[in-house]
Amino acid sequence: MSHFGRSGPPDIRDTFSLLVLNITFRTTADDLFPLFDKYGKVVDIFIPRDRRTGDSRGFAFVRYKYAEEAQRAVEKLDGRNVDGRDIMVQFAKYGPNAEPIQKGRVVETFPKTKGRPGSRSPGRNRDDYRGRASSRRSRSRSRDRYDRHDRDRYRGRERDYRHRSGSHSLSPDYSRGHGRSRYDEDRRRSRSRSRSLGRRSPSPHMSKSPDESPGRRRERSPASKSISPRGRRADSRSPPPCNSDGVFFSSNN
DNA sequence: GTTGAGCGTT
Repeated sequence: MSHFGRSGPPDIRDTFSLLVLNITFRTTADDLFPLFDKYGKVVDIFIPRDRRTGDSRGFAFVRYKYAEEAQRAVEKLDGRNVDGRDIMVQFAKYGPNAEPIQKGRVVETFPKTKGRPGSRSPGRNRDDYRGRASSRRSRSRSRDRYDRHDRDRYRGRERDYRHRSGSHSLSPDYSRGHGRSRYDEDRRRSRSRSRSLGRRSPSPHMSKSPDESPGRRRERSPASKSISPRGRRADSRSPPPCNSDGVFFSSNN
């Protein structure tokens, strides 16, 4: 029972979802399971993680089989100190399908036969309750700075974020002890991106050489235009040869 | 090795 959420929704039809807030970013489903399982039958535990970084968002969803057990867990585990932080357990107000649910009761996703008359008007809710919060995913302004930044860099480019870990399965020891792997792969793939193709200037405006930097550009002010292009280079710091970096002679590997 | 209001995936 350690693979919660890894295979998607198992069998939620009459389960009751509990929202666990204020958990540490290192707390995993395996850590919450023994806690919640003591108060009832836990069907599934899911911790939303960041798509890119893969780190926990700080909250989890615990699905119970019976509402009475879920209610009990809320009363027992709510405010309980987990991993150094007081968690907040409460019934989920919204289902996995972004639908309003009552008392954490998950309205199972209807069969492919969407033709369920009287079920609900398509294009209705969904955005209705989302409207209460413009910034839906904006959980941390501290992270927003790099979220937006990162998103601009990988806009429409990243999609196999999960494949990187798909090769090797996660070890049981993936508790908070080794929860640091997210940082490694994060900066690892970020660094390889820079050194992957050496220099890549897809945009014309990016083709400006380092000499165009503000500090260096001052020397090239109109008053110094009398200096010949070559003299300028000789006068300034001589740029390293391109071939020295192996850019042009980049024989694969 | 970071952050801290909130509602979710194969």
